[in-house]
Amino acid sequence: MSEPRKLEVLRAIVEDYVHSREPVGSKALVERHHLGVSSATIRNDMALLEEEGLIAAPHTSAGRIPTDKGYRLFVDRISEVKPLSAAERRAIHSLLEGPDDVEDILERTVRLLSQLTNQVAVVQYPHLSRARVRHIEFVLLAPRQVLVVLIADSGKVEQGVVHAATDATDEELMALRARFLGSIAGSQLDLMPQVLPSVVALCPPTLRNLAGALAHGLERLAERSRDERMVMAGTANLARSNVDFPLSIGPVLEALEEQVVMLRLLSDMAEDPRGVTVSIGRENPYDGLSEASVVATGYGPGSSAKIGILGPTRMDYPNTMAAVRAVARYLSRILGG
Amino acid sequence: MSEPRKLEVLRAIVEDYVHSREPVGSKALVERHHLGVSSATIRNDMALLEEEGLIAAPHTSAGRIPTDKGYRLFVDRISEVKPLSAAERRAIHSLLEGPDDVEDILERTVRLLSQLTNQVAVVQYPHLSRARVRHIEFVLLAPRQVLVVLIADSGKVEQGVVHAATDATDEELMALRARFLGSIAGSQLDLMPQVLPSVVALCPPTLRNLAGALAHGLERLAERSRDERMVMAGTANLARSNVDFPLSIGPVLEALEEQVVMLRLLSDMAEDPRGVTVSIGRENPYDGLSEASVVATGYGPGSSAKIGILGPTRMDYPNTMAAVRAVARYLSRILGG
DNA sequence: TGTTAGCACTTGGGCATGTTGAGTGCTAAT
DNA sequence: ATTAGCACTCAACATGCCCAAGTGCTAACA
Repeated sequence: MSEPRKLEVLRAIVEDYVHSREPVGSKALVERHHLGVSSATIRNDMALLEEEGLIAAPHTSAGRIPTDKGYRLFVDRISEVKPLSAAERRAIHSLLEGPDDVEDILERTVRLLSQLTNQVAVVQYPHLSRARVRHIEFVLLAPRQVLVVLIADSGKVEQGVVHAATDATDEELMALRARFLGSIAGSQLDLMPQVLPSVVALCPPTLRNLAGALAHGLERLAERSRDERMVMAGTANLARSNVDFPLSIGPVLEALEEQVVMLRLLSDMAEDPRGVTVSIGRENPYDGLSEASVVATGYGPGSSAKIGILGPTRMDYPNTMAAVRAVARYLSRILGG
Repeated sequence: MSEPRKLEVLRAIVEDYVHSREPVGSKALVERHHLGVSSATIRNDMALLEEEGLIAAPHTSAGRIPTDKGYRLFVDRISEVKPLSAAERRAIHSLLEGPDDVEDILERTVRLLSQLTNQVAVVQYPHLSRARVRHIEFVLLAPRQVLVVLIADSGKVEQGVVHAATDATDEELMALRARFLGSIAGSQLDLMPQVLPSVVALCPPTLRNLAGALAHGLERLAERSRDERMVMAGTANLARSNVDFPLSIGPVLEALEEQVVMLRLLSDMAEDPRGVTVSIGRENPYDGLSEASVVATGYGPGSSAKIGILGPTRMDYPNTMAAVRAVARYLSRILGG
């Protein structure tokens, strides 16, 4: 038996199954794809593929379905990332034009990606650990409530409320703001924990308490901006593409709502030399996603932040991978410039 | 025939159907609810209720199901908003404790409400038109890119990027910031369009251009914070509560993603004297929600912003309404104080 | 007049049974 | 190594049957 043909058969099965949603049998296979052999031969090949765990039959007398392992092989060795259609390229161009602030861009991007792939799209906020402090602002909301705002030179703004143990005045806050700003302006966000304590220590005793609270607030903000967040779009696609029930969407919606889960998932995906990483079905660390695949890639400086999509294992990998890669590139270009 | 009993029958039908998900028949009804009459009598009443369009039979020989109109009557005249259970009260207390900034609070609130009701919860950002300018900040991101930050005394922080026609320097920005701040600090957000032009007019000609761009950015931010946004949680409940398919969740997810739709929906809901407003099935202006109900109420100053839930028409209205009302009250209290 | 008992009637759901067709695995021939 | 042929399996579909739940109606009743 010929090894290359076996792979060809696998590819055919995957491709057919992906857009028919039905188990594909030997006969249908020889008809649609002009492999130069008879269905009996295909049957033999399929038996082997099944032995290797690449495909499986839902029941005795049905066609075969690719297994997770089968998709994996398909993605790794068979499929070629297709170039995007002209229409798709145009869509990317026009939709990502007119950049605004980071949030806007990410929101549009993720919407675009979800439309392009008909899946749920997810994008992680860019990492900002290397960003530097640009400004800070203390705003008195109530006598013991202070709004702390941290502006990074990356354009990211973080805010949070700090509760003081004693009443604070505007003047005190002004003074403290000047002190803090003098010491930390321009320093990296992830160095804050090292720098802040010394500032507090130098404060006059009467202010020490308040300063401590504020410093703590600033640390939290710095951490939060290093700490990750995400935007998503296209959840309705989950319901659409699964008119039947191959993917029970409940657990997937849960995973998406538990942003922490998704963020870990994205972060943990190793960078793939081919540009996009794919995690298929049970390969996913999260149980609820055992029938789903994630296609993701990095973007931006150092490809540190991730963008990707989430969909049923039965998806059009080549096109999806192409879309993810293309969108990530455009995004990198826009943010980078 | 007795009018009050007819209503009692409707109530019984609604209550039974809501938690059994199955059409309820005359016999089952007399068994579970000790109405003092026989099933035959109930049958007569049911025939009348059906004539009035309050209930309907899915097929000849099945029990009856409440119609939208039936739910409406139930909500308006029959049901009493049940008090929350002690456990629920405790949950509200503990989860909404430790207030942070507005975003945090809203996020926790909406999560809480979705858990309490097992539905999708939605909350609109509070209206801030009456808020005043506390601080502004211009940050140079690139020679022609300026990050504009607007901090309101309500604790809301808005940010956006402005593109300048010519290169700007830090010094220029500092100067402009001082000018702007001098004129608009303390003035209401919705007065910005009136105030800003005069500031620009007073700028030296060399800065006029840049000032114009910044003023425009500030206006946009002020508008955006008046302009509405929302947070939601619990989309996974859609899949859960509809294990079968009474509610096709696709269109609902779409509606939720089109935030504009949801926001209009919420805004358009008239304030109800009883505290919560309910919009049932086809009463909803949006087609995708023809099998869903919205239970919402206002919160915060003037009850101007809305909070509510979205679920299948077949939902436990009394409890849901109670939860929405209770959460809205707590939220008002927290934000108000 | 409102209530009730009784009864004929309708109908979806469950079940057993039969049939069909797609698909497989195996064997023997090429 | 490939192929034709064939026996076999099994989900999906159809058919027929019965049952239970539920209805509407009528006639008797308080």
